[in-house]
Amino acid sequence: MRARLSLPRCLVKEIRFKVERMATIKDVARQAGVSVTTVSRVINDNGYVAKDVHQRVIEAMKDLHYQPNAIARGLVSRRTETLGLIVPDVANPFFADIARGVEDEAIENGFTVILCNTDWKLEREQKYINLMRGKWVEGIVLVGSRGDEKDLARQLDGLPVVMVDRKPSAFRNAVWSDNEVGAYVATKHLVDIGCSRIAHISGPEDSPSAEARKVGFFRALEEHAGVYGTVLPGDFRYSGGFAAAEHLFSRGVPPEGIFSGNDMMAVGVIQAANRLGIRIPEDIKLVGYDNIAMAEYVFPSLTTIEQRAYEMGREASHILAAQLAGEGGVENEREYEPTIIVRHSTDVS
Amino acid sequence: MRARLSLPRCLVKEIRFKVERMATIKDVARQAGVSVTTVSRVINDNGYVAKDVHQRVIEAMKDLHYQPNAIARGLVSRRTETLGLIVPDVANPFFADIARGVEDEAIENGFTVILCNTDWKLEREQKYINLMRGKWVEGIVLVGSRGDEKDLARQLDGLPVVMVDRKPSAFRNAVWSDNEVGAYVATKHLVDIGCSRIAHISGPEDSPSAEARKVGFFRALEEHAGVYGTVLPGDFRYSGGFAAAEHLFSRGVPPEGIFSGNDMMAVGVIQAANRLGIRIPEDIKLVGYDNIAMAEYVFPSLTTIEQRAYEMGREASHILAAQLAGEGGVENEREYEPTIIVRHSTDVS
DNA sequence: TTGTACGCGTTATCAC
DNA sequence: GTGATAACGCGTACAA
Repeated sequence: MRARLSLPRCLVKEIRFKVERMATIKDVARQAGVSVTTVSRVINDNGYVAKDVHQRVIEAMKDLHYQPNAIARGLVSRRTETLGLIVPDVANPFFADIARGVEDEAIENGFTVILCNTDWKLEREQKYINLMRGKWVEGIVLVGSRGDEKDLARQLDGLPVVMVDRKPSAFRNAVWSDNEVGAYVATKHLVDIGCSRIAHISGPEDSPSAEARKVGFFRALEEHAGVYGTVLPGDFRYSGGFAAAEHLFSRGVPPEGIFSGNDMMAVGVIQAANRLGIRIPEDIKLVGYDNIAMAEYVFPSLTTIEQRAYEMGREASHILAAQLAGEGGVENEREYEPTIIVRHSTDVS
Repeated sequence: MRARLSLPRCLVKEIRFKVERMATIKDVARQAGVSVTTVSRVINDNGYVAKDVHQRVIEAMKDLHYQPNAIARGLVSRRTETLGLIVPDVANPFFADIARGVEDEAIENGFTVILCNTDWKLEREQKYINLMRGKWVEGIVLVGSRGDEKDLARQLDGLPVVMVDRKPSAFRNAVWSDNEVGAYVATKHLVDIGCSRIAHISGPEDSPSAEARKVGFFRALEEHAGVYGTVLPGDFRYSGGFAAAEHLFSRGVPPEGIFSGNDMMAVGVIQAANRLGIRIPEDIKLVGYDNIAMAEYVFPSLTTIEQRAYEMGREASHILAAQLAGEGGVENEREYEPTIIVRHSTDVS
């Protein structure tokens, strides 16, 4: 609940009045001794306005610290110059990088970005989409959504979206990398270096990318007779990786290799291994997913699958901006090839 | 330049018309056979509305997927329920944590957040403040600003702000930790474990927190005769730390200890040390600042100064929300005590 | 209990 | 060249 709602109405009003009113176009017009139309003309640089009048208006605007009201402007133009960005968790470096990419590109195209975190919760995703629709965002960059496509489409109701990190089908706009292929490559790498018992720590249930990675994991296993696999549930966070690893290390037969659903969990695995005196890569090999900046700096440095988060975010934002500008011939889909970065966590002794 | 501006006007219009018009309060009123006032009443749950009329309106709203237009609403209520968040770089974990905290608290208080990255550039900070003012954000959380306070105050012009990570003076709203004390503690720790030549890699010029850390560094040195210090310019990013360390290690007399202005640069130092075969902590001790999640997982794990980024963000957002709600007795300032977290990068052999 | 009419700040369409 | 004025979608006195 918003605290302010509980205040007596009269009080709210009083407070509101305390907020300094920003100068409006009317104030500028009065100050400059012209009509609002003329002011609007110099603001938007259209129509004819005499040199000296122009000058007077400019000065009035400066005097009053005038800033055009984007709200009122949006009301008439039906354009808010705002994009929505929905991510599972900005505190997660992978999504933070995407967010940064989205934002950079948005600003360059004259848009501003509203950010929301879902913690992978579908209900929050829906809530935020509605919130953003109400605020008339012109488009949404939706990252790592796990929602049903039909529900989503109905809810979006014509609002342009770019899906990030999810293989597109119903949606024409998408930026993604093939998580199944990435997972396959990761798992195959473990097989190739000699692991015959491999565990996979998966992402949150119903996350499409987590699901795809699981599928890729199994596909790699199926192609290699004599290699055994198992899956443990994770949550794409440190803690999940840590817990899964603890569970894994306390069982009878520990695996020879672990494919973690993402880098964050892999770092949790490393920590758990350290605590339990298990050496990586000597005792167990480890592969992550995402190639977050951290992957290079942990010990041992982490073999992982490159995702190019910043570029993906940037591209998503670009697609949206181009589409909103009505540019034809813009690629609406872009797939990024997942590539493996081999580091010390899979060194063969 | 926005691409869309270059399009012929007629075309823009045509495109705009393609966007599906959302149902308005009028549509709902017509559908339900009542006036807009009545609809407004059921939306905002005020005034008296007959039971059956209420029901009809509710159904009409559902039928039309009606979503109240926050833009129009904001125009009349003068409240946009939007907060601005300006950070140097969300891709930096420290700021990402702050951002997450700000966002969580904002949503809980009914606000939505607009995010902008400055890369520590003053001109961008100013640009974004204006942008946000134009969008009528109700308040701004300004993180790590380096701007002159008077300029800032003039630019803000009465718009509520909470400064984060900057010692307050002109601004009544602030959440910060004492960077000078933190730096002092960090440096003193290096002295205490026996370093007599200590280098400090500082943050970007004009960053108040970077400046304060430099001051704390020197204060610690002054208190200890026979301890020599030097300062190298950094930028609060990996690369800056890496470059500074390379320079440091190639000089005649390398330091015995390094106090890095933040953890990101410290990680860069570790990487540079690895490349050059210099061992931490055996050859050189290292202390960072921020205690980002990563600090625990790098090798060697990093001794650093705890900052509690998430809590600070959350608190900043809370102060803003409370102030906007007009609640009295709300603490407007909150200082967080910097504490040292000792890990392996300062192990004494 | 319900409806009419005005205003929020701006842009677009006419007149002058 | 310039100025009224009608929208945009909604909240809200005030009237009915």
